[in-house]
Amino acid sequence: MNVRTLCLGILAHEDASGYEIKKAVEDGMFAHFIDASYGSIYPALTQMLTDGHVSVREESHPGKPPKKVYSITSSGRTALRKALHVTPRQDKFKSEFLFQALFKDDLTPEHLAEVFEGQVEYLHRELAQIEECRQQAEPGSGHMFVNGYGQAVLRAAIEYMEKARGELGLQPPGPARDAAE
Amino acid sequence: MNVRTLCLGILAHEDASGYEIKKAVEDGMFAHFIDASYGSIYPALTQMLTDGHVSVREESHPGKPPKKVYSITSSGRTALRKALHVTPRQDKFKSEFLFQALFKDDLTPEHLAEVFEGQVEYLHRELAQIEECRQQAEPGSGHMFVNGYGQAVLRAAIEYMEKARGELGLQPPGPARDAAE
DNA sequence: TCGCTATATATCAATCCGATACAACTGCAC
DNA sequence: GTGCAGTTGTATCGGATTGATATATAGCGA
Repeated sequence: MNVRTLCLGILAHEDASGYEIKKAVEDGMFAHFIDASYGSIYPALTQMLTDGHVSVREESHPGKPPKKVYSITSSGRTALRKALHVTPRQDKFKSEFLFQALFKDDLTPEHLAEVFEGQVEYLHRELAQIEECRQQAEPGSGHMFVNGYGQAVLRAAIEYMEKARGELGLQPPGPARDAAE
Repeated sequence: MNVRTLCLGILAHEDASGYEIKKAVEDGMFAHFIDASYGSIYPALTQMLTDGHVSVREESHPGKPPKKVYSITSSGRTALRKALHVTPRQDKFKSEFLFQALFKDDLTPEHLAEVFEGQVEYLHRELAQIEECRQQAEPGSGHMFVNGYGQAVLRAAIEYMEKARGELGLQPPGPARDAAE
């Protein structure tokens, strides 16, 4: 699945600019399981404009830079439906934290503690974000299902991390983090 | 973190050929949280040979193609240690299944059922593989911690899928899959 | 003997990331 | 009243990476 299909999927939900698409995969309703950079979003939109899968209009809101708002066309909806009816690829999960954790005995204790607590904080941030997104998902929708999936996985990860902290010889961080003294 | 660092990490564990490195990230002890293709592994090894981070020897086992077995050098270990002492990037999770699930109401019921059961099978396969890997991990090692993390997350995903099946209007598949008749 | 799988190295176009540049505006501290 | 950090927004580019493919040897079943 390429970035063009991803953009079509977001535009099928609502009109958006390139910037808003980026935000949707970063923070919004489409976050946590897909990703795309500006370097792929903008060319994808340009190409799909040529292909007739999307249309543009320029909007100027006072006090903000003008933006190009893209809409999906009926041709785009057809292309999306077609792209959705294939066998999905395997999930792909990449974690530099887990890679570093493999070598925990080679890391300085300070670095290990830092990345460990950083991961815990990151997981909590993600979970908070996903819980927030849940409120704007309609009951019984695909968004609701995907949101629940993300929550289940993140909660399990947090639970495991909390349980593993002691086994790794780490202290739960105090509010003023003075364990080193 | 680039593919060079990834290769160094695997070679720090044991000597390997390019093919074996690929297998390690696909099926072996390094699977489930990192990935790399031949198209990045072979160039990485060649470059690190130039840089002096690895050395090669050619091994010919009868009945098999000859292979180039790479070993990490002390220079390579230094480079690895340095690369490990940085703030890890955020985890990255990509799931085409979840993307398709967003549009579940636009999918044919057959396709939805197929991708759903495909995902359940995939998760079970992954879990079985990870449980198998656990046996060759030493107690208290980084591998053990990472293995447990993977298990926790996969079990949560499976549990969620089983629970959600009914809510999506899907039947649990029989052993001979004759629901369509 | 044909096809399939496994082992093994290698390349390459297409794709995508990450960083950066640019621009216009807001708000805030000083 | 001005510096400046932050937000919204479009866009590009070098370099890293993927996914597919080519090549070769060998075992194994039909």
